[in-house]
Amino acid sequence: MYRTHNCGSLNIKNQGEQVTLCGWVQKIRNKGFMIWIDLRDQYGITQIVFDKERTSLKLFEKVREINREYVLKIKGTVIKRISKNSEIKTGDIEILAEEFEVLNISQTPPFTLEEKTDGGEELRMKYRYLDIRRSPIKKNLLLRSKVTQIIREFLSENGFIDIETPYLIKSTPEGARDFIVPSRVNSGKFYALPQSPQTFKQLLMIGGIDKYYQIVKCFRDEDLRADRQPEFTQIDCEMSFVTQENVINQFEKLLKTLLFKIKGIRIEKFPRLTYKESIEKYGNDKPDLRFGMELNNLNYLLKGNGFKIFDSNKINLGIFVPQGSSFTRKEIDNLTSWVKAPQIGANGLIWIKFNLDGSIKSSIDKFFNSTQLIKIFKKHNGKKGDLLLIISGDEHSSRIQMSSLRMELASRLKLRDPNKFAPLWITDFPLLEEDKENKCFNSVHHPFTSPKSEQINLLDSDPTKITANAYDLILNGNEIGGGSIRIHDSDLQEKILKLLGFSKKEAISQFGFLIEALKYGAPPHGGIALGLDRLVAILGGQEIIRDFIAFPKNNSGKDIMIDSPSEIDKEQLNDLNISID
RNA sequence: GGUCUGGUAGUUCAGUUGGUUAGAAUACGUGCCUGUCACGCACGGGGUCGCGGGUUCGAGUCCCGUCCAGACCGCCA
Repeated sequence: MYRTHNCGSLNIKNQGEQVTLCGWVQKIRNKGFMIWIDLRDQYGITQIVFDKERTSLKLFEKVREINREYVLKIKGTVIKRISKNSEIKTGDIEILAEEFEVLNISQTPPFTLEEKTDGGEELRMKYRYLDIRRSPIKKNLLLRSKVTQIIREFLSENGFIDIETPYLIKSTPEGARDFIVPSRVNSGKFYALPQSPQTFKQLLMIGGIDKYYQIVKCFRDEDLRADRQPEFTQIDCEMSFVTQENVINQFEKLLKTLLFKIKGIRIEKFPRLTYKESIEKYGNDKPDLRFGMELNNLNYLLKGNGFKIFDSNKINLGIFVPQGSSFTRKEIDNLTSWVKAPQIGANGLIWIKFNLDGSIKSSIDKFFNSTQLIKIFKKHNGKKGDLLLIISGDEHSSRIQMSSLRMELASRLKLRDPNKFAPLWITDFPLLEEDKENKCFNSVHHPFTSPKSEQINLLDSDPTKITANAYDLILNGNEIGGGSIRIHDSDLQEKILKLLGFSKKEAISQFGFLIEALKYGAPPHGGIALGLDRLVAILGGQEIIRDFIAFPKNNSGKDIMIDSPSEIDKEQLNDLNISID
């Protein structure tokens, strides 16, 4: 047996016991007369002590050979510390070493393996196995394990069956780009890795499975972001004989359970907004409800006063920034250039300060007197000390710009509190949006989403007016899940595919298996998929998902540790009958 | 495909208007240190200033190209 205890388990109750510990040398503090080693494993850190009086000279000399990250097996006695360390759970005791063995030596690591490392992101990715030794990354992986365990327990208790679906499937032109896998046996043909197990889980429902779930890798060959990886994990679920309300209630319960078991937070009922309400109030379909600053259409107060910008633009949107009147001119100028940057693209930013002394100062003082301006604050419950920021322009882009500004302000004002959790549902998404380029429509959710039954007649007259039985689950301004009630009628599915621009032939070749399956008594069904990486990151108080994945890809989709993707040799290419120019 | 920011010691960074031998902290090595836990003190080694080209008497610094990294836009049914 290697060890009797781990490095996080000993305390004052073990005083006097002889123990053997194994672990990595985190730090050596050599004081001449005394040497301390912080020995680390997954469970914690225990201090080992060697001293000239109590330790044999031979052993004391041998310690000098040890360096950082050496792997040791140490035998000794648990003793009470003279100077305690309240920061760690083993801080009341230490091990007086009697003998030790070097199980393995280590090169000096390229960055410090402590809570706060000196290593940059790129270096940490190259030596990810060292980074995982650090407690922040280790904690994230433990959190992820705990989250999936709770989810499995919950779904299992609620009758969901875990079923695996294939990874080698068929490429479809819809949606994200596929990762392609060439088939050697079927020369010139290709598999695709699934963007989601969508059609398979529907086929399981047709197969008579009542409730399915799978914690499953999905693959999308698109550009990356801080919250987007080319391979990511979904909690994929589907249920038969359910309404939208059934699915929402079931998964609201799941998130409530998670928030309670992980964070100790109880949330009564998640708010709901329709897609339209969300766009109007927040400018996007994934609002962060941890703070206010809603968008206000101020047309009714601003138009008709002879100020050209307000009069000529379609919409004048304002947000009230609490305590914003303390912003300096420089800070406001900075915000103005921020919204004017090409990626936001606003024409400008109009500001009105309602100072604490009741006075008004604004960038439009020449055109509006203070009585008019105070009236705007009064009408919208604005208080002394608030700042009103206005973006003027066309309706669509102004709302998007304002939503970016709202989030930027919240970040600057530190209103995006990582210890707060604000979930909500967005419902009533449009089913289709117009694709002017290809003279057809695109699915807002996906092609298998059902329209509201009372609106089916609009399919022939005005398809973009149709609302879908689709819903998104939002947490702290991030989309962490989305789902819908699916189409279970074969004719309706064919009709939708036609609207999406598929010819009859294309529809059959791409989705013929589904259209046919729907003809054999498909039950009404629906489901949801939650993004595990994002969910865990948010529960961990962050929005960058990389540190919640053991071995993530970098910004360009590369794994710099194993150097992938990489070239393959000619023989392999020949086998696959592939040539590269 | 695009925008922005960055690339200088093992690491994290500073480096003024283009001007002497490119610095700090930390890590590493050696020695000292009677309770350390971000230990302390002294000394020491350590540089292709991402790469290529250009301007100049002279480039880490200016210009052009290129590569890499990060954030974002497009994209992500």
